[in-house]
Amino acid sequence: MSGFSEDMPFFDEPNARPSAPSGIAARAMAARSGHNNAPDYLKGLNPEQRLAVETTEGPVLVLAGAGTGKTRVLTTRIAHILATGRAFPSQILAVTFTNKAAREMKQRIGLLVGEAVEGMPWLGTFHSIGVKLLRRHAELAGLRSDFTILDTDDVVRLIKQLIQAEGLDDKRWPAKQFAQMIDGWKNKGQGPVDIAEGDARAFANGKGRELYKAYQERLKTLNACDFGDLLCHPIRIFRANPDVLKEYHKRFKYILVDEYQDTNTAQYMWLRLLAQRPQSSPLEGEVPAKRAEGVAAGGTAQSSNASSTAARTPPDRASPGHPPLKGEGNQRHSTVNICCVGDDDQSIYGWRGAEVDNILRFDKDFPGATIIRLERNYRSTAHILGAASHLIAHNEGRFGKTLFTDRDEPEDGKVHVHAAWDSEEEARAVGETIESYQRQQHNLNDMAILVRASFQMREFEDRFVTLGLNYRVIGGPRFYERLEIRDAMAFFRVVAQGADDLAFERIVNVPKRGLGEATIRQIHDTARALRIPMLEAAAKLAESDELKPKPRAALREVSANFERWQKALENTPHTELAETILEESGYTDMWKNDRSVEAPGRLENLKELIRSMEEYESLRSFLEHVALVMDSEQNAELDAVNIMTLHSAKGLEFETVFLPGWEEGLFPHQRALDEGGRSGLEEERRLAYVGLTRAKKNLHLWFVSNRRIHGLWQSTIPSRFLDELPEAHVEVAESGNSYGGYGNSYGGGSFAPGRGGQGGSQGAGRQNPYGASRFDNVGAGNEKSGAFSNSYATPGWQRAQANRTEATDRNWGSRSGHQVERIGYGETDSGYGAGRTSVKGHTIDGELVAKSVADKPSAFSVGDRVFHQKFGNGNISSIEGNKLTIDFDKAGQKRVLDGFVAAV
DNA sequence: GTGTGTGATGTTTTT
DNA sequence: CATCACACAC
Repeated sequence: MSGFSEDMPFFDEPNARPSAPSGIAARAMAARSGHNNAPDYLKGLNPEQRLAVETTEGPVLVLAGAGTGKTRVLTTRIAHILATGRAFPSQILAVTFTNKAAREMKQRIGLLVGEAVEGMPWLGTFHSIGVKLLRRHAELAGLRSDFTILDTDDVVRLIKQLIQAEGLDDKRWPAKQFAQMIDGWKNKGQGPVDIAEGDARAFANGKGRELYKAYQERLKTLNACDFGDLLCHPIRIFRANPDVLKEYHKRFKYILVDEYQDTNTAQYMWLRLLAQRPQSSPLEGEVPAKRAEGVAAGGTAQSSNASSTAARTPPDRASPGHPPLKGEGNQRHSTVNICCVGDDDQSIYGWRGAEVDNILRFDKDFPGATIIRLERNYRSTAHILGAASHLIAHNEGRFGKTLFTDRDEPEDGKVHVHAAWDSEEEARAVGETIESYQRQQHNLNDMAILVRASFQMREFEDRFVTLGLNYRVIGGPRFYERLEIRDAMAFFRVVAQGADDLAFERIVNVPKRGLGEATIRQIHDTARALRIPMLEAAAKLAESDELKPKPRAALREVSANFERWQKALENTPHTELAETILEESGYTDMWKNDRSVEAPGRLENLKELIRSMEEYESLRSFLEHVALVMDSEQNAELDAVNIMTLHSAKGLEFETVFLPGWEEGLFPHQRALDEGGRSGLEEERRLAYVGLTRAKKNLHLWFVSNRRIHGLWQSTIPSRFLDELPEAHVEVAESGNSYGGYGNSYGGGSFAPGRGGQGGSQGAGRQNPYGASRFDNVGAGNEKSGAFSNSYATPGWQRAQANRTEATDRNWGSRSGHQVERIGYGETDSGYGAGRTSVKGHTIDGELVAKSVADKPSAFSVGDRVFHQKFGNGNISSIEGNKLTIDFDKAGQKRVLDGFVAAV
């Protein structure tokens, strides 16, 4: 077994013959799995999973629903390929999106095949494999193999320089925006010559294309590339050098792709080049570009639906139709052994270039593909699955899977839907629920709050702080994005790669050495004029007398420092060198002398940085990994509630999940609707689906009737997604919301401002806040358990219904986009005098979306005495459109929308 | 260079 | 409203 790593160099030989592995493989198999015919690793797989593992030849698409054992299939499949001697470890290309996924996969393969996993140099993220390819063939892209990888921050700074150099106003043309445009282009695999004329014109007075070109040239002189290049350069290299591509065709016997629904066009092109062998596609070069056009046009839904029906595998049948190991013995390899695993229903990254279409038309791209569905869910209760499946069924462009489970435990609760008056109450109630779970011996670690937008987190954090409840926020600011880390890295980068001007510029004057803008400009100009890196230019300038004494001395010191460190690079352990650099540059001292509150933390982070360097064998390899690895570890030891966005929850699971903020405008998010139209809505729905399917046992959804958006209170209506949940699996829980003394109605009754007239004054009744206890909640819930329909009959809910009835899901097709004027609750709810906010519904591809718009002058005037349900009585002090500034007797001055107050 | 003031901005995030 | 980035003045 140990032989594997020793044999590695041999494995890595691209020319190793495919028929050779039998001996080693046999050894491997015997070593790890006993001697019977069905190896251990296949045991415990269900029939579909097993089919997905054993169908090694030809293109395979595994549609793996949430919680159906996707990773298990992927890893077992690799183990199977290795154990049966189909390929050497080094002949398998396995790509993931995140480092986390790659790590997990590696670890799990390791459990199955032992050290053979170490021989898998081509297991990694798209980007890390891209780097590897690019380092090998850098010269074909006009780079040296020691190129640096710039992160977004560097890129923006660089572009800013270019915009200024172009004589353009960098305010009118923000560098950040252009960086995003470039990113978008690269996601589509487009270089400066490929971009659409319109796109090129749209930026910088029509100079978009030139700017993009200039950017690429600048990167080349810097011997650097951005993230997008890690994909685009290899694509270009493959296209321009068939012999190179051929080498990889020979090498990669098996290709596996994780989360295929998240691939963007560039990644698709990249995969296609590698997977499509010449004989099967003579035109591969033009295929992707052509296709990219077709993709946008849509119209794939039907075709994929049709094909999916054809290829459909009933969950209870092991589909013997496809004899798995056809290719044994004959090593012709004209078929493409590519296996993509994904779930079209979990595609939630369209906004950053992912093309769901890639997965939807897999069988068009790879004719004769086997499509295997994994629908047996091992994660959630039947209620949760039922709710999720019903919701996602509202989407059109999808393969269509139905998750099922064998679990049928009667004690499993339904999915709970809760209403709250506002986000504060929402946080409070969630906190209470969490505490009650905690009393039932649930670990906080097993609970998660998944929000649509990160601003929602704060309210929960605040609440948990006052409760003294541990929580952890996942996906916050990343370690490597911190100022001090980036500074330190810049030092290291200049040492490792003297031509890294961006890094040099970042730290020439750190700590402050009196090298101001003027000096830096001069260095810059000298460097450009002589076509040398800035570091060299700085050394030259320091020796000339073109500078004033002070900057000259400073510069001399800087360049002497770097010269010394660069020399030390050869013979000093890298962690030691790193420490020396930070010491000698005065960087650590700088923070030691800083008495701001952050300083100690920053020093701590620097220590952590050095510590993490130990895992790498050299400064260079460290820098490379860090450029690609942006995720930071969280301490799992602490028992704490997890708070994160829905996006970052993908792939995770929790016993208990809370999903707050299910309101129109927030979820689905207004902007997704405005910018994405129907597909935007569908992506939001998939996000909802992801959220629901994270839960194993308990699932609580929340919506509030009032939310503060951009500083002012707005009324909200329940998310349409709530309507799309099946009643059979959902239970609307009435939460006690008597806190704060705004009314004795239950959540259901107070959905919206437009509730019964007398409720207003009564609501003001001072109910003792302490009078309410958790038991009230319980009581309320039970008492009103028949309240399911009750709740759905509340004004807010009915309004939501009414707004939607005529534009049902079926009507989407019409791209009419006509505007439907609809007067909101102001007019329809007669009971409430102040409902003057008009709600202007407008259609998005036929789907009605409620939107608050100030299109009517307020009916109030300054000085009016009014009542607000949250803040009580007050006088209007000023009016702007429908926004009122009110001096409340108790609450002080607030700005609220006029729909929220009633004349007294 | 540090500090204050102004103004724009206000989803989701990986690499 | 609240935050952050940037510009300007000391």
